[in-house]
Parts: sequence; structure tokens; C-alpha cells
Amino acid sequence: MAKSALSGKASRQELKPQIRILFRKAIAMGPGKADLLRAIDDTGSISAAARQMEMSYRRAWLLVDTMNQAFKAPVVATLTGGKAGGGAAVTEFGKEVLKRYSAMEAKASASVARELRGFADLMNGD
Amino acid sequence: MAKSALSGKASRQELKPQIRILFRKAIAMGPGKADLLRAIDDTGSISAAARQMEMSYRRAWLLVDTMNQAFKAPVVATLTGGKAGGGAAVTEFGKEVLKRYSAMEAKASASVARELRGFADLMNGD
DNA sequence: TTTCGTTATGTTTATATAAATATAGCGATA
DNA sequence: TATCGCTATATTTATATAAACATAACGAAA
Repeated sequence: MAKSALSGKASRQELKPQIRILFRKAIAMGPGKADLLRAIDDTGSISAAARQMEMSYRRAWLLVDTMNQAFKAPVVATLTGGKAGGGAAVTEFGKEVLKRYSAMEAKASASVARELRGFADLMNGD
Repeated sequence: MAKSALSGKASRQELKPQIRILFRKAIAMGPGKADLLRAIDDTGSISAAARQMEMSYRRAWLLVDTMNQAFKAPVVATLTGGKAGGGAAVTEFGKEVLKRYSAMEAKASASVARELRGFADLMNGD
């Protein structure tokens, strides 16, 4: 077990600020949905993205549906049928949403990075 | 302060970044726990704070317990017995935790306030 | 026209979370 | 020493969330 040298940094990994954008009660955009969008952009399909993220297709589809409903335009466009069965792509609009969200997340995190490190010292190990 | 200003707006209010500090799987500190600490500080007891926040005493106690276990020192100190039945107080340490958390929340929010307004324009009404 | 993997959705089952209820123990003070 | 409201915890019930399973529809390509 890694002990003294790592005891600080390894633990800090779980101590992170999260930014979630709410839409009514549902989370319209957050870390998980951003990851899913990136996976869809990577793989070209919801199901492949789901496999990559080790979640059920149904769950991934529901997350996509939530996003598509929350925003003024679809963030993911889908195609059904065809040799490959269909597919999905992050729309240009979706890429803009993702880009802006990622930027906000990074900026907010950076803005409190120092304070967060100090805060971690108030917490128990691990 | 009673609950009254919850009537009309809530439009952009639900579209806010939230900062949560995670500890293992449980949330060590977040908006709800911060509110609870403030209510305990206001009222001098967990049960009065729970009533004020309209949650069960049990739930409030569990939240306090989570916090007390997550931090190096108790954020809430309790007393049992006595004429008033006992009571609870936010410790000096707890006040420091709350202060630092609140500062981080405010700073992070402010840092992305402008971007967030623009982001809201990408979302559907309400 | 058959095949294929995907989208899209429904249904059922399991798990996790929250709420509701109950109650023991405390101890200053009246 | 009897009372009071609170802390602390256990137990049960209800609800919400997630997982698991199933299946129809699609349409380009073989």
C-alpha cells in the first residue's frame, strides 16, 4: 500500500468541485453527460459510447434524451437503419455546448484550486 | 427567516453551478449541508434546524454525522440532556469549514457568471 | 429480400435512498 | 426526583432510481 509519499495527492483526486447545470429538476449538463458526449463523438454511436463507458445503452440513451430536451437544439443527432444499424453524432450545436461547459468547468476549478487544496487539509485521510 | 421568497422567480435561479466537495462516495460538503450548518448555528439545535429546513430530524442528524466523520474534527458539537433537552452548535472548526466552503462557492460562481449567462441562452425556457 | 447493428422504447426486477415511526438515554432545573 | 425537549439510534415502510431484459422499427448493403 502506498503510504506516506502519496497519501496527500492520491486522496485529493476524489476531492474535486463539480459543476452541474440544472434544467428544472434534471441535470442538463454535468461531468457525466460531458463524458458521454465525448464518447459519442469518439465512437459515432450511442451504444458504442455506452459500452466504452460501461453503462447500459438505455441509460446512455436517456441521458442523451435529457440533454436534447433541455437545450434549444439537439446536442446529438441520430440515424436509424443502414448496414451499420445507424449511428449518432454530436451536432455542431452540441460541440458548442460541450466546449462552453468544459471551459466553465475548467475555469471554475482553476479559480478555487488553491483554496481547495487548503480545504482538503481539513478533511480526514483517503 | 420564514419561507416566502420562493414564489415567482426561480427562472435563472435553477440554472446555477454547484460546487460539491466529495469524500469517498459521500458528499462531505455541498449547498445543502452548508445550509444545514447555518440553520444549526441559527437555532442551536439539530432538531430545530431540521424543522426550519423542513426535513426529518433523522435526515439532518445523518447529514451532520457524515460531516463530522469526513472532517478531521467535528463541525457540530452536541449536548444531550438538560432542561432544553440538549442542543447543538457549530464548532469554531465548523465555522471555518463553512466559511471556506462558502468562499469557494462564491468565488467559483463569480468566475463563470458571465459564461453561465451565455450558456443559459442555449437552453430551453424556464 | 435477407441480414445486420443500431435507435428507440416498454416492462420487469433489483437496489438504493428517503420517509415514517418508535424509543432509549440524557441531565439541568423546577 | 419528575419533567422536558433534544440527541442518538433502530426498525419498518414507501418511494425513487438504476439495472436487466425484451423487442419493434429502421434501411443500407450484400
